[in-house]
Amino acid sequence: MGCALRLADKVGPDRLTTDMIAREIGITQPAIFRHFARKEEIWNAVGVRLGEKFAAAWQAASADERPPADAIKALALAQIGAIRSTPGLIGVLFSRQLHVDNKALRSAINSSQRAFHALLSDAFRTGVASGEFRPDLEPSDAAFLVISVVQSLALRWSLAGKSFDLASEAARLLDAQIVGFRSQGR
Amino acid sequence: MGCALRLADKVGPDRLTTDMIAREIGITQPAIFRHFARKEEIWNAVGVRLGEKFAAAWQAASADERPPADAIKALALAQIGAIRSTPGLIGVLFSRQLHVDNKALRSAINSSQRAFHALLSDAFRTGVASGEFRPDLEPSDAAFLVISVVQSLALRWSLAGKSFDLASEAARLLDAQIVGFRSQGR
DNA sequence: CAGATAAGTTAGTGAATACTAACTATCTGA
DNA sequence: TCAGATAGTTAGTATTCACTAACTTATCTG
Repeated sequence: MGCALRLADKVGPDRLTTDMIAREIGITQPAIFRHFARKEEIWNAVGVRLGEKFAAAWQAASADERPPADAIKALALAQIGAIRSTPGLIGVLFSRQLHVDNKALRSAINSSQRAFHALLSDAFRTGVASGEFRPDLEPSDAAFLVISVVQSLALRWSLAGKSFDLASEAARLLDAQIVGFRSQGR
Repeated sequence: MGCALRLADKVGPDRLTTDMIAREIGITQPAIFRHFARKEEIWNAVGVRLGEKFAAAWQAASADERPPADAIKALALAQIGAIRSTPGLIGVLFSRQLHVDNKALRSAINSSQRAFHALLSDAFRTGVASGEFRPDLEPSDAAFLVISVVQSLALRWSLAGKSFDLASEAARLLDAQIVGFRSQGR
């Protein structure tokens, strides 16, 4: 439900009421419950949608073959792009809905995150094997470092009222990050 | 109010009610409002407390002179230590309270974060000047990368139910991060 | 010791908000 | 044509929660 996410972006996921959603789509509030038995299920649906959207973004980013460093940057930038084009996502990522209330939503986001980590890890593994990256680099740790950049930048962007250009900032930070992974002398 | 933070850790900052706080400290709920005119002001007080606590941790970590890389790691680990010993903090950091509702809390946390970033940036600047770090390293960007590691790891730790050892995981990731900053051949 | 102040009590209010009940209109397929 | 499903309506409820009113009690102060 793009609508729920759009509203969540404004008021925060935990303050999103069924009344707001109903008003937005032009029906009365109880009509919501003709489509979702509980409010929780709206969030479940959102979780599924998000998982699909992000998976599609990664797939598009890893379509063609590239050297690992480029593939990693492309993946991270794809994630950034998906974040930017999904207002409300960041709020959901840090919401109580996700962290405490809604187990289904949590597991949806969790598995999505793990898939992303796995993709990055794989790229790092091949990069280490090919000698492009430092031999002592732990692929899993390196993947976490890249995810860290994406996550923290997205958070900072959100807190800053989305006032700076997320994509260019991400590109610069990722370059600074990835260059440190390369084997010396390359 | 350590009490508010402790409870916020359990139920989430946005669901923390004045009734819970009152029950916890053994008074009736309206008695809360003898001490704070509005609930919001409880969070303001928490913000001030947090700022002091973190500032103290950084000061302790930067007490003695060290090579920049060590100073940076010490600062980051001090931050990690402060996070670990402040249950509920992570919830607050990602709460709607902070992000939308409470301007005073937001500015308190914000200025604390900026102070941390400034400390790290300074260390990176001297490290670049001394040749310990790559000459092309942007001190501000590098500081953000370190903050990213701390932030994301803390979040992951919180989502994982605080089930792994935060300090040792942080040390390993920070090492992997910082080694990438060093000048080649060092 | 009087009076003020601080800190508590009980009782209650108004606003939100998820969700239900009961009813209605429209579409679809046998 | 008509039975049933689908999707809406209005009206209302139970609960939660920040906050207030009015009163009491203990502590401090001049």
